[in-house]
Amino acid sequence: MGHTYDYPRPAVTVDCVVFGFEQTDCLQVLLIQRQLPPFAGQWALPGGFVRPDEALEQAARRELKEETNVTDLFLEQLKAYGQPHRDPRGHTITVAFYALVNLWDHTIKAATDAKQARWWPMHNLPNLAFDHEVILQDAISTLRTTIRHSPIGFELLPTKFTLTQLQRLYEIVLDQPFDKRNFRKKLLKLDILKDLNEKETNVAHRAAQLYQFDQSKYKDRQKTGFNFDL
Amino acid sequence: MGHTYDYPRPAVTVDCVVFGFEQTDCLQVLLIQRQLPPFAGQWALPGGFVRPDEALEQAARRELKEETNVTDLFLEQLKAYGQPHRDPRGHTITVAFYALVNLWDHTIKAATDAKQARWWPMHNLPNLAFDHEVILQDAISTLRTTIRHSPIGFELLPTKFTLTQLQRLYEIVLDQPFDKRNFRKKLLKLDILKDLNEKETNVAHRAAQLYQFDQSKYKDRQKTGFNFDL
DNA sequence: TCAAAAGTGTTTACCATACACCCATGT
DNA sequence: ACATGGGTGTATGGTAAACACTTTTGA
Repeated sequence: MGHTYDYPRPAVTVDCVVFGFEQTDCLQVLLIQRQLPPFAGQWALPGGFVRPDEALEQAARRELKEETNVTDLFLEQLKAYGQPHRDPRGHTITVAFYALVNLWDHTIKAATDAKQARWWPMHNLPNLAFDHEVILQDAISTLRTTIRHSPIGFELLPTKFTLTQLQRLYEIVLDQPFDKRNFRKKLLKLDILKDLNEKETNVAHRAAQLYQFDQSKYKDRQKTGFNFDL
Repeated sequence: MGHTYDYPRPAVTVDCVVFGFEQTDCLQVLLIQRQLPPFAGQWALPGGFVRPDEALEQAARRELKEETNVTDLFLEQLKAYGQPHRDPRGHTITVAFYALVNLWDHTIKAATDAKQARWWPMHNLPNLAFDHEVILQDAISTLRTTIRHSPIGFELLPTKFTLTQLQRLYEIVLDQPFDKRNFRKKLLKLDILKDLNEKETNVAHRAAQLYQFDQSKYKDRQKTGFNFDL
């Protein structure tokens, strides 16, 4: 930096890999169908150009709201992608984010005039535009690593959840079974869950205890040198 | 993506946080002194503008070579930074990388006509231009996390090293003492080091055994589900 | 009373921890 | 012979892993 510089500038975009989770099912990803070339008609990650004097995360949140109507979600930067020919329109750098939402509390715009947006199950995805397959794979791999070392899994669950729901989430994301008793012992020993003294409702069997992630307890535990590590 | 778009584009740069390590000392960071405004005379991370149709990592390697003469080093993307006013010249997005080199095998350009480059000890850094302090802090924190979960520490050591050197590296980076016997047991049990059947030379005491990181053994171990985790 | 999921205790094996002494080498 | 760092073994405690049965509730 500091050279004089008059080359043409690359374009800069943001793209979001939004993961959603619902009880019974597998992990889902939110995609939009492109209306305009390039890749018209194909499915792609929601995203778009960064505006002048707009911060990156702000751009990502704006595009998500415009294209899918999803707001107030956990959003974290994943990686920047800048292979020269990743966009046929010309040199375009995209900063990818990944996001987590729980499908109990959020609803997407079913379909707008401009674009269709819908959830796709992770195990049955369409072909994606640009290099979005690569971005998505990177996002999954980051999600798997991060969910094991940091308490982000709760973002995929409703505020009040049962230990079985939590366990199922981990099993689905990590694609690995956990022993029920050991899983419960481990989580409760971490002492970062608040027991709500409330039960599940409307279930055709014994109602389970409801818990809530306790952010402040978690921060306390962190200070005293402690690892999440599932 | 896919809207027509004719806003002015932000500039795109890359910046590198290059960490170096030498036996006795603390961790070092490679900085350059800026010759031109903005921040002329101040120290900054090496970096510069991404050229048309240049990949991000390629740009980072090119700038490193131009400004510091360092080549062939471990380089990995850290994060993109795009706060609107981080560069007084206008909206500029930078993609930051972090790099690891061992100071035994690499020498930097002592000082070029255009710019001075030198190593600074981590514990005594000058003020930095732009938001480079933030980037550097993020890089350290990523280095600390990553060195514990992935065998990147070896990049900071010469190819042949002793277990004591390795231990000292971890102690310095993580700022935490390790028990000598436990550290050695743990590392040897991982079974990713090749015993070279060679000894240190030119030391005024019992010569230590030399080891080498065995990349292929590491990959084998990975397949059989195995965590590095120090 | 049956189905469906919630919830719980104990044993075992391994690993992290903590700790102190002898060994090899060059000066 | 001494100074310097290299190198090793063991006892203890805690935690992960493996495993099966009882409890609650609604249909």
